[in-house]
Amino acid sequence: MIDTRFSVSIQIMMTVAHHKDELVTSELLANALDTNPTFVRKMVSRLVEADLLNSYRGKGGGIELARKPNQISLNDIYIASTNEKKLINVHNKPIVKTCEVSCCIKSVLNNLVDGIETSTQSYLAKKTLHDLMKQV
Amino acid sequence: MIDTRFSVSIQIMMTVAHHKDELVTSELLANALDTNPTFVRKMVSRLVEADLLNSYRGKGGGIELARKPNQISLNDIYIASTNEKKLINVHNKPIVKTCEVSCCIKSVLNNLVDGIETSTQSYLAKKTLHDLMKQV
DNA sequence: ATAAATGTGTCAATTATTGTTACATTAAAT
DNA sequence: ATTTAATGTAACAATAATTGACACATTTAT
Repeated sequence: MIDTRFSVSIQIMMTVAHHKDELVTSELLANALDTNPTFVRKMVSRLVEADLLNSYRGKGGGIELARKPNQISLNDIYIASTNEKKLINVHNKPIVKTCEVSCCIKSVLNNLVDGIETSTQSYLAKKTLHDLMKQV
Repeated sequence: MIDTRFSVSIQIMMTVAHHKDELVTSELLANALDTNPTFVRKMVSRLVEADLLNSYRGKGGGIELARKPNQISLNDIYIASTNEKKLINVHNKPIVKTCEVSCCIKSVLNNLVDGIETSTQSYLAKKTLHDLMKQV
């Protein structure tokens, strides 16, 4: 099953941003995303923890942006939503000691994965939620 | 289940490169990768189709590089191994017509995904199999 | 108290990847 | 020609990560 958490998080952030100056509920977000409130809240709780959203419990509660859209980079959202998961996965096969390539493959792949992450994150860091909202 | 095809393809290419001037069998590769020959052959057949490997059937057959290591970029391997799959997946939720964000989210996400792909591919295009072999 | 919201744990459902088996095809060697 | 040893591939099973669903605790305004 493919991972769409970054996409879902982007849409959550954009929808909250679109409802400027009001609190939105996880039920509203779940309707807009054709999913269920529990899943939304799990995503939202990561974004809250990353200080991108504020959430308020109890009657009249809901969710709002924690910062202005131009102060929220897409890399902030990426980091919060994927939680350590990398774009490219290094396999976890055991090392075959008789194979010189197998013996060094982990470090080769880890270097490569780190490079891709750094490259992508610097790309995402240049774009903000505000940039995306201009497309609405 | 996580996708490790790019990592596996890198290791296949490196292992074939390491056995310079000889043909390697899918069984040898399967041992080095702690997997089975059929899975290896599925990966190899994509790399053959992309003109990165040559394969020879029949007794005495096997696999060799189709080009010199410095003529094979990591982007070539990436393109061949992932086959249209993107680093970031756009979700496939239905559009909710009453939500302005939902109505434009697909184009916003597709733009973003394209940007990430382009950025990453240009990063990978600068590195070659030869660069990786220096780390063995 | 009640109502309405988030927070979270658990388990089921879905689905993409990986593994397995079987067999067709090919080509060298005897 | 037959045998042997290799790739190619189709079909199906097993595994595991993501998503969905449900229950219930917690919080807060009315």
